[in-house]
Amino acid sequence: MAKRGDTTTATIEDVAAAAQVSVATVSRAVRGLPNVAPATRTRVLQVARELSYRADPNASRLAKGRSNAVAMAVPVLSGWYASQAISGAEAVLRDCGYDLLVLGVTPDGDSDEIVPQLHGFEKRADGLILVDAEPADEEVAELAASGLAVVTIGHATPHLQSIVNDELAAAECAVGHLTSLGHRRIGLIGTVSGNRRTRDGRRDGYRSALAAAGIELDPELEEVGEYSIQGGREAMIELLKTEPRPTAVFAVCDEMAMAAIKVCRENNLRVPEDVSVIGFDDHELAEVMDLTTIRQSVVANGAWAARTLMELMEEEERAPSYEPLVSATELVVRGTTAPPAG
Amino acid sequence: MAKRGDTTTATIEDVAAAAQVSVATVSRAVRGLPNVAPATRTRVLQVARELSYRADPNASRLAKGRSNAVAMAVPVLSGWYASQAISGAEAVLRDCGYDLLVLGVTPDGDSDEIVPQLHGFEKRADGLILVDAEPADEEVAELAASGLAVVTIGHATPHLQSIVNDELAAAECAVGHLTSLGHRRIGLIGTVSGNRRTRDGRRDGYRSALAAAGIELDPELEEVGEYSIQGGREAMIELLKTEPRPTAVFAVCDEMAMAAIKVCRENNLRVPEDVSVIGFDDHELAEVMDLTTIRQSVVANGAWAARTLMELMEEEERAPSYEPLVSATELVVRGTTAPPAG
DNA sequence: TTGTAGGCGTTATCAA
DNA sequence: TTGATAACGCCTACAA
Repeated sequence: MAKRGDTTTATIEDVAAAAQVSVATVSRAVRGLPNVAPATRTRVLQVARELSYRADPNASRLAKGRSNAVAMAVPVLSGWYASQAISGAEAVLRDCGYDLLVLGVTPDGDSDEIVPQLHGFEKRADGLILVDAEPADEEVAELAASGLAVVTIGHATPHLQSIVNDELAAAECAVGHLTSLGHRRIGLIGTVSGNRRTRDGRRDGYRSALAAAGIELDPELEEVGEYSIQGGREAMIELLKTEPRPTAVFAVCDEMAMAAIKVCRENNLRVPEDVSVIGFDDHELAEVMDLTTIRQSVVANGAWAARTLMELMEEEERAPSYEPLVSATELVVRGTTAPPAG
Repeated sequence: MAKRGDTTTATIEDVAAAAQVSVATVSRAVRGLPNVAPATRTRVLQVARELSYRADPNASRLAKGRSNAVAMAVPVLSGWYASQAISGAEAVLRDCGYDLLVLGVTPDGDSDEIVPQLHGFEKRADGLILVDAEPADEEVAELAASGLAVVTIGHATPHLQSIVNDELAAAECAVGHLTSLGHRRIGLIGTVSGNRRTRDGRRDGYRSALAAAGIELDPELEEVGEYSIQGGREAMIELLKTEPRPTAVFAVCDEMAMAAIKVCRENNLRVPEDVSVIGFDDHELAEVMDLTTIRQSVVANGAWAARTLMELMEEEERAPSYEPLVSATELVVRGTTAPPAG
């Protein structure tokens, strides 16, 4: 029968009493602030260790008005993207003594407003990492007014510091790879439907790469689909109904690409002999499936977001607007792309 | 030039003043406590809404000594397992108004002690979810003494409430599937090396399934390997060196299984004609790769962990020890297993 | 039903 | 270099 709170943890007063100094001195000593005599400091530190004293974070937060925590708002927590971003951010935050709060946000319906779900977070965290969110201007303003430092990853957001890919160039690179192999009939898997606020860089890149190769756009070859395996599967099934069927497809994420490959095989189409497939992400299983893809390092981006956020939180003032940082992407050619047959 | 903290958020006193009641009444009203006149309550709530008042969580935590947050300690944040567990737990915690703190813990070296890295967390969270950790008895005691409610997922831990698979039965099922297909030479990918504290249920199940089929154990067929794609790759390469090579392999996680399939193909071995492969997890890409596997729902387990933890946090006393909860696993037969050739 | 006031553990401002 | 002491914002006996 173990009661709760068996152990009473030492408070700053206990330490002060034991070290025969005032609480103010203890506070200064343990936090490494200046203006405390070396002898005093060692004594206090010694006592603090003996009592295994640690400042109560809540009291501390209340007193200084900062929480030393950052929140990360993610639309889909169970996916690859989220796990990479979290992993990258967590490592640097932990290193710097910040707590990481993870929060699933569900863009509800068309409005996909996420900020309302963030209410009250300006007290729980000093900073916020928005993953793959597209807040409207009013939402950004609200966020800024809340005093939270905000960084976005995955989508450039005006007035917010962001890290993004050059989606356009990356997609051009992917589709350019296909056209340079000689493909002329190329499907796109995963373009987003109309009601999003931001541009769809990957689709734009797809289009411009086709244009650059002198290929006319066929709207039938652009399949909407959510970023998931199921989404990829459905999109590919639709694509195979077109006449003539595409000899290559560009999927906007690796999961979708893998699903597309599966659909091809189910239809007795060989990859890459009958259909070339290129993805986007460089998911660790892409190598296993020998999938040609565009590599992006979401872990690195998550880490960058955390670092940038911390800088932002240090600053007293904020610049009104920022240019998004563009992270590198890279074409990784593997076995799922080849020249078209015949 | 936007200054920090442009907006001063309303405090309980502001609400009290505006509603012409005392702070105590406001506190009761907004928290839905009894003993407040209906009229008063509506008025207070009204004012609170107008001022968009939210109790400062830090002040609140300090005052009542609870943080309404739970921490989740995870060894590898970037992996599939972590993302599933986080996703499951987060949803129920958010639903109940708890914050989720995510913490990467690195079992350092042989000792793999994680508790030291948890110091100070009894102040930040009321509860802790330990993912795939095997704390020593002293660590468990320390944890209990800290007053934290603790739940483990993935490994049964004495004195702690845990949710686990019946690893033995699940592995027996997997390997039994192979033996019933007629395989006699079956490799194991991913057994753990000797210095772990707990038993290796999947290896034990492998062995007992072999015994049940009257197959003698060949130590060469048990390949140590870390739970990763690279680990699976290396293990499979070793396995293919044995004479005669196995006609089937059981990989302890899907990523390893997928890597194994890749290695087979690189060696011109067909799956399942030449080598059958069965995994463990039912990763969403398992279906895409048509991988036979043992399904477990880590999302569900994460959710269970969160719910159980909350119950534990409500209780005033704790029972001294618990039986682990066994979650269901299920054989999912797909295309990577078949009777041996010849 | 409502209000008063002390306490939660730190931090920060002034004096000393 | 140190030490009182007032915030910080909320909760909760206890009183009214």
